[in-house]
Formats: sequence, C-alpha cells, structure tokens
Amino acid sequence: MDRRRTDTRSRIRSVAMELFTEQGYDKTSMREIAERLGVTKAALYYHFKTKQDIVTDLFASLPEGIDEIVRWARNQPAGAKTREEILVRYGTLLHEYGRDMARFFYTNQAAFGRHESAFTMREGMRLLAHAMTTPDHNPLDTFYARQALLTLGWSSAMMGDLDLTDDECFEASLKLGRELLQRISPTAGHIT
Amino acid sequence: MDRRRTDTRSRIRSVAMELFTEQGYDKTSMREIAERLGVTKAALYYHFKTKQDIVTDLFASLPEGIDEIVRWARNQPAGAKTREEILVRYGTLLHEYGRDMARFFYTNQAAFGRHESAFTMREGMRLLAHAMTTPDHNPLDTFYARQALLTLGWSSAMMGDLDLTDDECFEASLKLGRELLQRISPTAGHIT
DNA sequence: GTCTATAAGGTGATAGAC
DNA sequence: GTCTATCACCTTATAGAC
Repeated sequence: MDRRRTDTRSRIRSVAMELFTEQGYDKTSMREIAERLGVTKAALYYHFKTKQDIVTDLFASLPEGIDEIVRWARNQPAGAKTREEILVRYGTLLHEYGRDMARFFYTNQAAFGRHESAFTMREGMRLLAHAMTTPDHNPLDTFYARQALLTLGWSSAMMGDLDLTDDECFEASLKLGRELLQRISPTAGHIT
Repeated sequence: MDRRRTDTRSRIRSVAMELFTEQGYDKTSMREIAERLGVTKAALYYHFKTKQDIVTDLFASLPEGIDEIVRWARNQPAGAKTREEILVRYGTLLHEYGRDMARFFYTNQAAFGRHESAFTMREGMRLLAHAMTTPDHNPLDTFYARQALLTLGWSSAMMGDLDLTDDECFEASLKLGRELLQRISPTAGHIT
C-alpha cells in the first residue's frame, strides 16, 4: 500500500510549523526539524528542495485565496458595500487558517522580506487595500482600509493569551474593522 | 580632545539600524555591518559586547518610556479619560522615535521572541492594554485596548509607502485608536 | 524513502599584537 | 581603538550507498 506515501511529508509539515511558530523561521534549522522528527536532515531534503519550500507549501492556498478575492472584487461595483465584503472575505480566509498561521506570518515578516516568490502578508494586505480604494486610491482612504485589514490579522496573532475563543476574536475584530471602514469618504469608489 | 570618542560607536549604531530595518535583524551579520562601515568585526566587538547589545542600546529609552506611562497611569483614576491619555502618550512615544523604529520592531518580532532581557513591542503593548483595563481586565475590553494601541504602531510601520507625512499618519491613527476605545464598556474602570 | 558522509561556507565571538 | 588571525560551531544543501 502506498496509503502512507505522504505520511512523512505531512509529519515534516506539522513539526516545521510547530517549530517555526515556537521560535521563529530564522532561528529554526533543518537539523532541529529532523531531530524532533527522528529522521535525518537528508530525509527532509528528499521531500522539500529547500527550507523556504516548506513554508511555501504550508501556505500555498493563502496567496491563492487573496488572489481570488482580488479577482472577485474586480467584477464588483466600487463602493462601500464591496469594501466591506472584501474585509469579511479576508477575515474569513484568515479565520479558517487559524491562529497559528496568523501568528507565524506576523512574527516572521523579516524572514520573507525581499525574496523572489515568497508570499508576505504585508503584500496581500496591500493588494486588498488597493482593491478597496478603487479607483481613486486616496492615501488617507488607503490608510483606513489597511488599518481595517490589519485589525483582522492581529486579532488572531496577538490575542492568543486572552480568554476569548477564536470565534469571539474574529467577530470582535470584524466589528472593529467595519467601524474603521466608515472613515473612508462615502463618495469614494463612486462615479460622480 | 575626546569629542570624537563616541564617533565610531554612533556610526555603528546608525549603520546597524539601517541594515536591520533593511533586511531584518537575523539576516544581518556583524561582518556585514563592519564591511559597510569600513572596519573589522573585531572593532564592533570593542564597542558592543554582543549583537543583541546593539539593539538594546538603540532602543534603551523605549522600555523606559513605556514604564513611565505605566507608572503615571497607576496614579490616575481608572476610566475612559485615563485610557485615552495612555493611548495618546503611547502614540507620541512611538511618533517621536519615528518610522524606522516601529518598522524595525514590528518586522523583527521573531528575533526577540523568547529572550531574557530583550524588550519587545508586544510586551509593551500588553502592559499598556492591561493598565487601560484596570481593574477588571475584561477580556473583550483588553482586546479593544490592544487593537487601539496596535493601530498606532502600524501607522508608522506599514504605511511608509503612502503619500502621507509622519504627522498625518500619526493623527489619523490616533483618531482611529480613540474610536476603537469607545467600544470599551463605559462603566469599565469605575467603582460601581 | 531514508541513510551516512561531506561539501562549502557562514556565524558570533575572542586573543593578542600594534 | 582598531587590527589580523583564528576558534568552535552552525548552516543549507548534495552525492551516493542501501
């Protein structure tokens, strides 16, 4: 049977995720991952060509999710309603991934700073804020849009120690995000 | 004259700051700092015992600033007015340091994760949110307080590319922060 | 798929001369 | 204060046997 063909691969994924969130991407070595797993470094390199590839694999569907929102938004009329829907979709996307993901990305920004294909939350957030302020992209409006989106990201990343469930955090930050969007000029995104 | 006694030391500080914000703390090596400065690594170690010491030195007055706010808050009556004043003081503290500092701390969280004396923005933010929700520390109120404080941090850290001055960012995020604080139960912090 | 062994080079940090 | 030289160790990644 090859039912277990991908077993080691997925064990690598989960151990790596564990260590990355625990101590950071840069501070976690392939040796460490291999040791906790009880295999050798070389075994890791059979499954993943590089260290970065593990991360890319872990969050493959995240840039896809962002991209999907952007594409969806393109076919919508610009305005407050679309802005809010983008916010909700972004929040839902992060919420589905869970707290570990958000914490991982928000704490390890430096690790994926200026690298070729590496996806960053910063980039995703900026893309969505851009879509939310179509077509004028007023700087102050963009500022508000970004802050609203960041509220969603941080809600999972920095509030883990509070006595609130994931769902409660999600809902609370969605409320805050919506409120921040109200600051955007009501005429933005409308043909005048 | 020993007027220039600290010249190299301060040049190290500014070059290190430059590289740290540019490419992250972990990805910047002592060799790199030394090279850009035109000195040897050993010279660096004359001025700073460790790499971490450079960072600690760069932001020495930041934990002091936070601490001062916390101490001030202890002598104030709990309630909405004190909460708002904490927010303003925190914002002003960050604003005075400038964008580079905020960007540095918000992007390099992983580098100072679980380390002895290393100050983290996360920790400072949590202390202040705790002070803002005295004495009951209701989880949802703490959530709102943290989000309000984070708004201030992000304004300098993630908005650098927008066509807004530092002052404009500061004022805009202060407005947002104040608004978020309104969510905190009006009775919080008052003797009932 | 996983192993041993090793390449090739980088890291923070120190000793001791000048 | 700054240098050269070096230590001890770690890193990512690969070749080739099993």
